[in-house]
Amino acid sequence: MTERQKMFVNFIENFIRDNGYSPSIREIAKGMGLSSTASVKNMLDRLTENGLLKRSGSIARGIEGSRMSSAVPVLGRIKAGVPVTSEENIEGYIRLGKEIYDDHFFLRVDGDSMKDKAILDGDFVLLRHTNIIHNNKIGAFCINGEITLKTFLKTPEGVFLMPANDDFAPISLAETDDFSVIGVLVMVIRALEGGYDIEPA
Amino acid sequence: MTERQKMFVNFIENFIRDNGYSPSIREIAKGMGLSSTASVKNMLDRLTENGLLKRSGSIARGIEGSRMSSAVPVLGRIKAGVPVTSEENIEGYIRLGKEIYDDHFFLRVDGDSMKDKAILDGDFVLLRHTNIIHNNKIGAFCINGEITLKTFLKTPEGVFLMPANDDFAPISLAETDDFSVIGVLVMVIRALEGGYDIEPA
DNA sequence: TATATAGGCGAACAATTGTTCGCTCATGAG
DNA sequence: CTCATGAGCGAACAATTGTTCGCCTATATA
Repeated sequence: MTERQKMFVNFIENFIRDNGYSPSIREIAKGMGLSSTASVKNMLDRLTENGLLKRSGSIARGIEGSRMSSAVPVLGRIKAGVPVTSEENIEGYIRLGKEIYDDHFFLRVDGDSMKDKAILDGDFVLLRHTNIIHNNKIGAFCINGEITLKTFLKTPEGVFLMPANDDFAPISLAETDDFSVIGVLVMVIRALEGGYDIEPA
Repeated sequence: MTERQKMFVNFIENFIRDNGYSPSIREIAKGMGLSSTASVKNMLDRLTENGLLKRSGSIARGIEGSRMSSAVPVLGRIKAGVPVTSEENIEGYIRLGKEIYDDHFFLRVDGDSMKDKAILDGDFVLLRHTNIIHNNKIGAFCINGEITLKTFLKTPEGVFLMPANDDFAPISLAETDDFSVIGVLVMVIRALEGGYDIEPA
């Protein structure tokens, strides 16, 4: 798949996401800065042959996209330095209905530190990317370059990141710590049997 | 919304679900057993005016459906006698990506009997409708007309439905009990903050 | 130097799709 | 009875959309 082909697929998927139906050949031409519909058809044919796109014969606006839902990124090991949601950190995608938007992402839970809040090792947590978190809410935090899922607790004694497991100690936030809120917990998803698979990035 | 209008919307949504793009006016006519495209246009205009359907102007196959994802039913109080997934039991729908199919449904967890398996009161559990369940798997069962989510345990001493909470006792299955497997647990979803809402049936 | 491959142009053409315009029929409210 | 409304028919028409054909330009590779 060449760069140009990626751009085509991207354009088409975005169009479908934004409009709810696929673009016509002329709309693709316009969107990609082409002046001939034939160029677009050529491209679509090649993409279809390689299985990168599905079309339903000669039907108007019959491109199916890979799927009619939005792909929410699953972040893996977060690298210190690079913005959290940048491509380097993306491990894969999970597709959900349209109503999940761009500022959401998944994190796969690593470890049992939140097990008393019924969040287990291997669960997917859906987070909304934000800097604001309210007291006592669960969220993902970056502390000194490491990502952790904890309850945010603010007291007169200071700010703590609370685990939900007696085997773990609360993390007390010091002034010198490099700390940031990554997102608040929106949803917990546990796939037991052939549930959501991650699709490669 | 008249019965006829419901049928139209249904047809269109199913078409979109099955094909990934919306039907043309002539396809709707064929599907609804009409011979004039004008009849369909009339209907669409009325549906659009009432906000029951969204169209993007005069664009080919530009019906947006309510959303490009499949609606998985959420079952409420199950009535003894009627088939479990019949309309009478459906409390609402949750929309997920396309890859969830017709034999899946949600049940909203009522009570804490599975809390040690990290399934809490209010969680949504996605189940696959089946009669076969393996030993030690979690599933939904109908016992004497009541629905319950438990671990299925088969031993030489008999069949038990095991809770995951010390406050609850295992249910021992007697020959005289009216028992059936409703489905196996596929996924657990917990919406914390503006997650999936149920949309009315 | 040939040659394959990706990408592109423009114009004519065919097929699909949406729109419009009368006209009909049945039903329930006033 | 009259009138509004939901539902439908057919045919002509306009607009959109997909297809085809020949030809062009790079670039990389054998």
